[in-house]
Amino acid sequence: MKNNKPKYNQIIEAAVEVIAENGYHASQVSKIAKKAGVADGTIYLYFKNKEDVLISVFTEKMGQFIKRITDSINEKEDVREKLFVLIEMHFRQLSEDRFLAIVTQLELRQSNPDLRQQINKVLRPYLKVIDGVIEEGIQEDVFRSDLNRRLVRQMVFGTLDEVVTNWVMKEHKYDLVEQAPEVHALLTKGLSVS
Amino acid sequence: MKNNKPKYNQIIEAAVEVIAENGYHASQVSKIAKKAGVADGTIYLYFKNKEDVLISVFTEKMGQFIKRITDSINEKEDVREKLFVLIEMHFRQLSEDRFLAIVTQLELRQSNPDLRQQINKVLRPYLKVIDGVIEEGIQEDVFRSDLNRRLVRQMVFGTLDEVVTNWVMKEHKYDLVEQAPEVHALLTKGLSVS
Amino acid sequence: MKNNKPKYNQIIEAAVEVIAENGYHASQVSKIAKKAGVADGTIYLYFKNKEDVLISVFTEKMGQFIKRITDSINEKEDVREKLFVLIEMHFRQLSEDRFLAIVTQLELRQSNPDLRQQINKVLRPYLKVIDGVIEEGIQEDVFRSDLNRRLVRQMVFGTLDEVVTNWVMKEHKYDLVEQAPEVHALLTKGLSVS
Amino acid sequence: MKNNKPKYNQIIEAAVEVIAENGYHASQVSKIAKKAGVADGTIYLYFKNKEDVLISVFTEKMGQFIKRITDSINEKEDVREKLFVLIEMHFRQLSEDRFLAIVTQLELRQSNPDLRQQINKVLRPYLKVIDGVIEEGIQEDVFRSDLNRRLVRQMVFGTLDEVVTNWVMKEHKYDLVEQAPEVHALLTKGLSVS
DNA sequence: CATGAATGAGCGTTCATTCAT
DNA sequence: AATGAATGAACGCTCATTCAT
Repeated sequence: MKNNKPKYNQIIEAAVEVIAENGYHASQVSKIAKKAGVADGTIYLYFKNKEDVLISVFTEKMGQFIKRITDSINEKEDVREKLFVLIEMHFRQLSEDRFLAIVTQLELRQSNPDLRQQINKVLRPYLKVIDGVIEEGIQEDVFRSDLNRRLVRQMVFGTLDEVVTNWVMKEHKYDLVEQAPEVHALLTKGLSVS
Repeated sequence: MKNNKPKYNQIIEAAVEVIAENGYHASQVSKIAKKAGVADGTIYLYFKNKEDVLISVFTEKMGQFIKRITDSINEKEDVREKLFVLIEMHFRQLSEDRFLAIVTQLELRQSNPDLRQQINKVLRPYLKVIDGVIEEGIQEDVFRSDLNRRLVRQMVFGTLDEVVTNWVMKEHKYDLVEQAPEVHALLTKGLSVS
Repeated sequence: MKNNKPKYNQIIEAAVEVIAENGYHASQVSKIAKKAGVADGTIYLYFKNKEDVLISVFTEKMGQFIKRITDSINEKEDVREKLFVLIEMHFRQLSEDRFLAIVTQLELRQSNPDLRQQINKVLRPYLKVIDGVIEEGIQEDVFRSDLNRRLVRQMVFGTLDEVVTNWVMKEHKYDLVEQAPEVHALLTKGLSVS
Repeated sequence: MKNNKPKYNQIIEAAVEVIAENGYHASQVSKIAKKAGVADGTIYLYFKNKEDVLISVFTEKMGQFIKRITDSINEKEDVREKLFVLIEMHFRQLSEDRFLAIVTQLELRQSNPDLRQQINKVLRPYLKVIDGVIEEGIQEDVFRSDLNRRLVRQMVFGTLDEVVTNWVMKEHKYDLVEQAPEVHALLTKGLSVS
C-alpha cells in the first residue's frame, strides 16, 4: 500500500501545490522536493521519473474525485437526480480544492503526448460513469433513445469542463456550485423553447 | 499590415506545420526557421520571441477561422440555421485543415500561463459570435429567455471543443462534419424526451 | 586476517562478478551489495569506500595469482623453464578465470589515477618475480649480461599483458595457453635470424 | 576541412590538456570549454557529445603520430633501421608531447567499452605499420620466418607501450628516447646469450 | 553488527536569444 | 534586412555515502 508511505503522499501533495502555483513547465523536481521537505533524490525512490510524479498526482486525485461522484450517484434512484448530482459533485469538488481545479483544468493539459495519453486513461473511468448515467436515462425513457451516446457524453463532459475552466480562469469570481441547476437544465432541456 | 511581408507568412506557415508534425515541445525555433527557409535570427526580425510566433500563428489562423464562420452565418436568416452553420463550419474547417486542428486542439494547450492568456484573448471574438447567435435566438423566441448566456456559450463551445478534441485524438477515424446535425439537435433539444 | 570474515569474501566475489558482467562504470555499490546478499551499508563496515572495494578485489586476486606463479616457478630448476612456466601460468590462470581476466585486463584500467596508483602497487610484487627470473638468468649466463633489467621486465610484462588483452578483446577466439611456447621463444630469441 | 575551423582545434587542444591535467573522469565538458575559451554549448556545435570530443582528440593526435612514424620509416631502406626508427619515433613523439603521452598511455584507457572500441579502431593503422615492418623483415630473411606475426606485433607494441607507460608514471625521471637502442636490441636479439 | 531509506552534490546536454558581419 | 555562429542558463537524474534504528 503506497498510501501509508508518508513521503509518497508528501510528494504528491507538494507536486499538486507546486504545479498549481508555478504551472507545469516551471514545476522543477527540485521545487517539488523542497516543498515536500525531502531531498531531490528521494523523489526517485517513490517515482520512476518526473512524468511518473505528474501521472501519479493525477491518478490519485482523480481516483478520489471519481469515487466521491460515484458514491453520490449511487445514493440516488432517479436518473435525473443522478445527472444533477454528477454535475453538482463535479463542481463542488473542484470548487473546494483550489489546487486540484488548477492542476486538472489548466496545468495538466500542458503535457506532452505520452503524458496526455496517461491522463486520458485515468479520465476514462469518469467517462464511463457519465456513459452509465446516460444509458440508464435512455433505458428508463427519461432521455431520448435516438441519442448518439458518444456525442452526449462529449456534450456533458465538454460542458462541465468548459464551465470549470472558465471559472478557474476568471479566478473564482462567482460560485461554481450554484451553476449546477442551470447547467443541468441546459443539458436536459437544450436551448429551445418548449 | 504585417501580412504582405512574405517572410512573415513563411514563418507562420512553417510554424503551424512544425508544431503539427513535432508537437509543441519539439518545435524549436531553429526547426521553424529551417522549414521557413530563413535563418534563425530572421525570426526575431518579425517576432519578439518564440511565444510571439505561437500567438501570431494562433491569431492569424483563428482570424480566418472566425471570419469564415461569420460569413457563413450571415448568409442565413433563421437563427436555428445559423447555429447549425456555426457547428458545421467549426467542424468543417478543422476537418479540412489537419494542421490547424492539431495545433489548436492539442498543441497550443501545452503552453505556459501567459500564452494561454493570449490564446483566450484571440478566442474571445469567436465566443462573441456564439453569444450573438444565442442572443438572437432568445430575441426571436427560438431559444428560451431564462437562459444564462454565459453558461449557454460554455455549453456550446465546450461541446464543440470536446467533440473535435476527441476526433483528433481518435486520429480522424470518423467523419467530423457528419456529426453536425446530431450535435445541433443535442444542443437545441437537450437530452430529455419531449 | 580479514579473510575469515565471510561477508568480506562475499563482497569481494560479488564485486568481481559484477565488474566482469557490467563493466566498471555500471558497477554500482548497490549492485555489488545485492549480488553479495548484504545491505548497501554493510559494505562500508568492511571497506572504506567504493575504491577500497576495487583495490581489495585486485589485491586479493593478484595475491593468489602471484602466489600460484611463484609456487610453479619454484618447482623448476632451469631458468629457461622458470620463464616458460611464468608465461604459461600467466596465460593459464587468466584463461581459466574469465572474470579475473576481464577485470584485470579491461575493467580496472578504467579507473581514476588514485586507483591506478594502487593497482600498480599491487602489481609490483609480480614485477619483482619477473625481475628475479631475469636476474637469475643473467647470473647463470643464460641471459645476456648487458641487459637493462628494467627494460627486460617491461618487455616481458608488456608482451604478456598485450597478448592477454588482445585475447580478451577478441573474445577468447583462440587458446591462450597454447601461445606460451611461441611467446617464450620470441622473448628469449628475439626476432632476428640466427 | 575541420582543421581550419579555429574553435574545433581550440577545443581539441583544450581537451588534451584538461584530460592530461585532471584525468579522464574529472574532465567535465564545462572544464574543456573554459580552457578552450568557448561556451559550453559551442562544443556541441563541433562535436556530437562528450565522447565524440574524446574520440576526436585521440583520432587527431594518433593520426599525426602515425603519419610521422610512417614518414620516418619510409626514409630508411634497411628493415632493421626501420624497426629502430619506429621505436625511436614512438618514444620521441611521446617524449616531446607530455600531454599526448599522458592522454594516450593513461587517461584514454579509463574509458567505457564503446570508447575503447573506437580507440582500438584508431590504433589499428599503427598496428598495420608494425605488421608491415615485421613482414618486410621476414621477406628479407632478416627476421625468422617461423614467427607468428600476431604475437610478434603484440610483443613489439606491448613492449613499447609498457616502456612508455612506466616512463609516464615515473614522471619522466629518465630520457625516453635514449631507451630506443636497447629496446631495439632486446626485441631483435631476445634475452638469450648467443 | 546489519540495515536500507534518505541524502544532495554533480554533470551532460538543449535551445531561445543575441550580435558581429 | 538577413545571417548563423556563439552563448550560457537551466534541469532531470544518478549513485556513493551516511546514520537512525
